[in-house]
Amino acid sequence: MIKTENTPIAEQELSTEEKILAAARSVFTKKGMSGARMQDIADEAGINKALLHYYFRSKEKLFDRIFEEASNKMFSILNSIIADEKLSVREKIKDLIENYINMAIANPYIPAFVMGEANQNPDFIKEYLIKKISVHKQLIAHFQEAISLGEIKPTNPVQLFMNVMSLAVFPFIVRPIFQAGFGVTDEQFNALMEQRKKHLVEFIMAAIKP
Amino acid sequence: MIKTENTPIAEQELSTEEKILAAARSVFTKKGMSGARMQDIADEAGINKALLHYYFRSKEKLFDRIFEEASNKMFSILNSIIADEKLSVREKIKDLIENYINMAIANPYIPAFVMGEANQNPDFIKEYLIKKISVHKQLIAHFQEAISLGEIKPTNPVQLFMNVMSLAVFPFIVRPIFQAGFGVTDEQFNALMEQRKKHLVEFIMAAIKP
DNA sequence: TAAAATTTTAACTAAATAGTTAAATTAAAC
DNA sequence: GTTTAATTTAACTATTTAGTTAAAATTTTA
Repeated sequence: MIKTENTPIAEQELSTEEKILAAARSVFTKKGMSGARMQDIADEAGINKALLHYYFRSKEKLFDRIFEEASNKMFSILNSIIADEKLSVREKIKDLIENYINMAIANPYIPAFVMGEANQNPDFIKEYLIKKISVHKQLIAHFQEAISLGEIKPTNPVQLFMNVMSLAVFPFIVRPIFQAGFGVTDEQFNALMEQRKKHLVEFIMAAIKP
Repeated sequence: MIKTENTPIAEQELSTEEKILAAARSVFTKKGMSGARMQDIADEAGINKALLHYYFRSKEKLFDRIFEEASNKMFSILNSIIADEKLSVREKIKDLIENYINMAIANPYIPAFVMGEANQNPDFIKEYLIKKISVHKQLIAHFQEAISLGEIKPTNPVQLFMNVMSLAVFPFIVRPIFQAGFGVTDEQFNALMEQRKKHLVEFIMAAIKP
């Protein structure tokens, strides 16, 4: 019998450390730092609070580990894409869209988690995120270059970058409101996001055509 | 001397109840329900905790008041636009963009606040938000109609609706990351958002042209 | 000015939660 | 089978935070 993602963390064949990390991932990404409870993490991992503190000294240490991991998933997506000199601007946009949507389908809570913590604790994020975002500047520079060459319509490249990110990421932030408001199931939402990859590429290509 | 928005709440000529509400607005929208402290609200209002509880019995009651107000600002924007039978689809999109961006410039913390609470407490939002969103279905229906009439390119109208919302709202959610990562001041950010109103209308119109 | 309403003071209580401890139990390794 | 490591138990402590109380001080109103 294959272990699915719905198998409770406590019952999975994982080391205790892995069970704790999986539980912490689940609780922190759903509830945030201030909303998460160490007892809830222990319960979800199927262990007790004493052992939880034996493995990870404090809530803060455990949170840091999870946030670091989540922000990497959020911001390291572009590293390989942007570095690739062979890709055209249009190919980069396509790859960005597909990679972000795939990541968010696989990790549904990460976008809202990272954005939420960044908003509730703006000073804290500076240490974590500033370095990881420098790569994105290269993408904006590439946009500028393509505009100068007449490959895409004259536009503020920062606005274009914001557009691509918005279109890919926002649905996963508004997701609970959207699903509740329109009565959409998880399966329907994921199907919409699968369809969205192609839809967005067409939408953006039409918008930037010179 | 004119009172600016930078005048501390505690020093403004407001009734005590108004001072409390202004302080609660400030603290809750920045820190969220679980991150907010009643003591911080009292401090920001320039009063003490006893008086705070004298006016609003509990944190929950005060939060409900602020969240209700914030979600109204977030979701009642479209009511007048969508009801207006005289507006074309393109005019509605333009109005939606302008109204959302204006609201978010005037209330910078509201989008991330409402989205954050919805994500951290999905059950809670159902009571609040489901009714307010029904209007949005009419807009999607209008999109569908315009597609059938060939006025705009064949598209999934739900995707188009998601696109318009994403483009207008997401920048205000990613704002702290964007400003920290790219070294953008508040003034520069607001200028970019002012420019964005026109930019987005052009971007979307190009994307949906049949 | 006297009475009434508002606000402060400061010391409380109650509850929730992070984190600790030491002994007992169980599982793994040798 | 004995030793060692991992885990549980359960009762702790310390801290934070929501919420209360009663009396005193202040401000407003009549």
